Amino acid sequence: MSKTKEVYLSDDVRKQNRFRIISQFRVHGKKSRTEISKLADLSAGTVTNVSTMLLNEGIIQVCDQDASHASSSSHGRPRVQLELNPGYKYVVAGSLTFNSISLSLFDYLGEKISTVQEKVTLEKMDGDEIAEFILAMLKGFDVEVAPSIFVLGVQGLTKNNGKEILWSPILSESGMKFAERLSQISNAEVTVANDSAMIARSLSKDKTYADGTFGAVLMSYGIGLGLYIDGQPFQGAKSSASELGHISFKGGDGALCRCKKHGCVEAYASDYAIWRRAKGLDPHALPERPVTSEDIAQIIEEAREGEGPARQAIREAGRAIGFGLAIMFGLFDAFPVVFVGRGAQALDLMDDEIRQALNDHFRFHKQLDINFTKESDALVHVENGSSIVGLEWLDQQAAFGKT
Amino acid sequence: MSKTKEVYLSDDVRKQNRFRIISQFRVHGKKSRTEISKLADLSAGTVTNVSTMLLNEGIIQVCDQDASHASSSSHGRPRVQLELNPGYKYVVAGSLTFNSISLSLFDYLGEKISTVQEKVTLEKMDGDEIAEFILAMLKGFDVEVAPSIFVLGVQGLTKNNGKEILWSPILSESGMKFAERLSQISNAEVTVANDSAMIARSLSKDKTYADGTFGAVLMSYGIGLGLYIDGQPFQGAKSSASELGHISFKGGDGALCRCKKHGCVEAYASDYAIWRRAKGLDPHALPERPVTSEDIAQIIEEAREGEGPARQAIREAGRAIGFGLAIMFGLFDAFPVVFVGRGAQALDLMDDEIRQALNDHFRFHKQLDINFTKESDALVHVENGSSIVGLEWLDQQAAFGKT
DNA sequence: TGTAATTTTTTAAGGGTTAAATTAAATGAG
DNA sequence: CTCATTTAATTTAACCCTTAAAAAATTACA
Repeated sequence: MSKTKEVYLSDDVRKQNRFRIISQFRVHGKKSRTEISKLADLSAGTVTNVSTMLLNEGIIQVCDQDASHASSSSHGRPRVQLELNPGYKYVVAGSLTFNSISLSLFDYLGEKISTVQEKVTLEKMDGDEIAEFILAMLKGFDVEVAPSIFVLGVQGLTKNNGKEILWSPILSESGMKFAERLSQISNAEVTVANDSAMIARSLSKDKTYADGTFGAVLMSYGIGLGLYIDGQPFQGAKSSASELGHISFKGGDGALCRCKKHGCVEAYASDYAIWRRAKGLDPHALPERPVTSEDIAQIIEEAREGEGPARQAIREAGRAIGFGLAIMFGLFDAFPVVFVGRGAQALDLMDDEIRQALNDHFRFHKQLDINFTKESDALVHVENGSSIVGLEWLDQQAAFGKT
Repeated sequence: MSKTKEVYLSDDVRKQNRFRIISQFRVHGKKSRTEISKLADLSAGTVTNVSTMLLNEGIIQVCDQDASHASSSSHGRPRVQLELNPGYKYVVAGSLTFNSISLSLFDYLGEKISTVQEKVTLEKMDGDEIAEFILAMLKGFDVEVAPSIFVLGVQGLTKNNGKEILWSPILSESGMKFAERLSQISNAEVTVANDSAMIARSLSKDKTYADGTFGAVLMSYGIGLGLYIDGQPFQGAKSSASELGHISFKGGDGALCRCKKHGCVEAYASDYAIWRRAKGLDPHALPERPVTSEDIAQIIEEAREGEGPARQAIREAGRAIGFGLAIMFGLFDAFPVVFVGRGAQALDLMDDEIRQALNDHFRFHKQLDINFTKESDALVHVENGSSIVGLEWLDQQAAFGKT
């Protein structure tokens, strides 16, 4: 279409096959040329040729042949196991929340090498400051490497191309531009992605959901939904995730949301909303101080002790979540849901309200299968998902080259 | 992945280039080899080779060179204009509504050749009967040809693969299986698609929307939404279109919808809903007799005369539509909307309510740009869109062959 | 009739793939 | 210890497709 000359040529075929072969290593780990030949459905000769190139380029390496005899049980020339070269390139996968940045370094094999975390309020920083802060954090890693790509999970709407944040509650207007700046000063690719979408991506590698269709609801400072449909991440039109948190639960006169609208699901189900209600604060204002993990843990504890404002707040959160899911289930079919994050700890207390809200919308039950992931440390999932995205990008670069 | 041997070989390159070339003819119509060479960015030699194959296979043909001198103004060997062979294969594009079937025959150039329409109540027929009825209707065409593909627009949820109807208000459970049967007895491909999605596809070829992002809201016996995002049809997870009509507008105790749920947008905005309310009938029951175009025309006329039940019914429809759009605008960004179908005739009467409902959800205005298409004959758009789908399929078959 | 201008076809070179043949490396029997 | 056997990896030869360049075809015009 554009000026770039698209070549449907042997060159493309080679690139495709490079990608096929790299992908097999990505999925299966250590494999011999012969095995790759079968897995990738390519001739042995092609695998030899491509492998030689990949070895020369440092993309793959020959494994230590320690237990090589064990694997090939029978006669004949033993297979030479090859694998992705862990040091080929590095990914920094991170999570940006309203009051902290966490970064982890992953090697090309997808192993986490090091982690750093800093408390910082992003809303007060502009794009340049955030970019420089992130770059400085790299010094905290155990090893000193230049990552090829940053993949950063943030709350809010991000463009599908991973290059733009359309809206985020944790960033100021000027802060949203940090990606481009970070890319310049780090000389690396920088991608931003919705945090819930990254959680879903992480969970999709889990055996439990591997075949599947499921949603990951992140209940923390905001409410997010990452969707997987038939094993594929579901991409909204523009945004990377479906904005469950900003579906309108109550009309325009409902509780105030961080997004400045009123009545959003988030204004009833996020941790600040739960805290606000449990403490009897004005629903038309945002809490003056940040709500901490401890605050939420305390509310949940109170709620478990019996009826009262804490329990009521969590009930209301359940109704909001249930309403939001009902809307989603109306647009899609019903899907199993994994709850992640601080608020998810109270799932048992919300379960009835969620189901009741669904029933209010669907006179006839839809099949529901709500799973609960105790993993409150959503951060690990965000980073895992982000690392997966980063590795996919590296694989494509390795196969198809720049541009 | 599967058993089928995927060949990343010269064979594929040739197929890709066949498709490139066919696509250029599809878009640009009559063109010489030289022109195609430039348009498709392929060498003259390749175009010659592929053209020779396509000519032999009857996919393209040499044009009458009547005005050939006119086109090539200067010296030299004149260009030989080629074009898609209209008689290569045929598409039957159709629309199935609750009380009629309409079919149109399109040639490979996309020209409509003939149309037939029959009154029939599909809900009372099983799959075999519907399939045989459709096949029999082909005899009504001016010419006798065996179509290679049927593309049929229906209300309801269809699978993205076009092979299954998940739910449709106009068909009985057994009737939903007609596609497979029709495919057998006609020996042709059969695809089912959501009617609103087909309307959007048809409109997407319109200059006004060609660049774009827009939604087509079909207001007739049901309420459908076909979405185009950045020039691409937006596919929901499973269904071909976003089910605007079955978003829950009122809780579980609202008006009865054909889908057996209560409170759906459709239960307030479809023609049977408007009629029901205008006539003061029980909102918890479906009207006993089908609502006709004349009924709706009459209600609209009454509504225009001033306040009263008719006007109120249309107002309520506007609120329901506005609510549904608000939900959609929350998940996507706001998009311009084209209203099509019988109900769309009353758009001016609903305009205020639609905008009011949107404002109730969005305290801060989102940019709205609602267009109104007077084209009440949604049927033509459904068929146009369907023919486009059919031609795309034929092109792919022609380029890549069976399987 | 001959020459120039353009389009289309043919040809030769270059790349990638595969199947088959060859080489490499290890096992184990005699 | 030698050598046949077995399996892995590499090399070879044939094939297909593309492109650039050369050749052929076809028409206009002098």
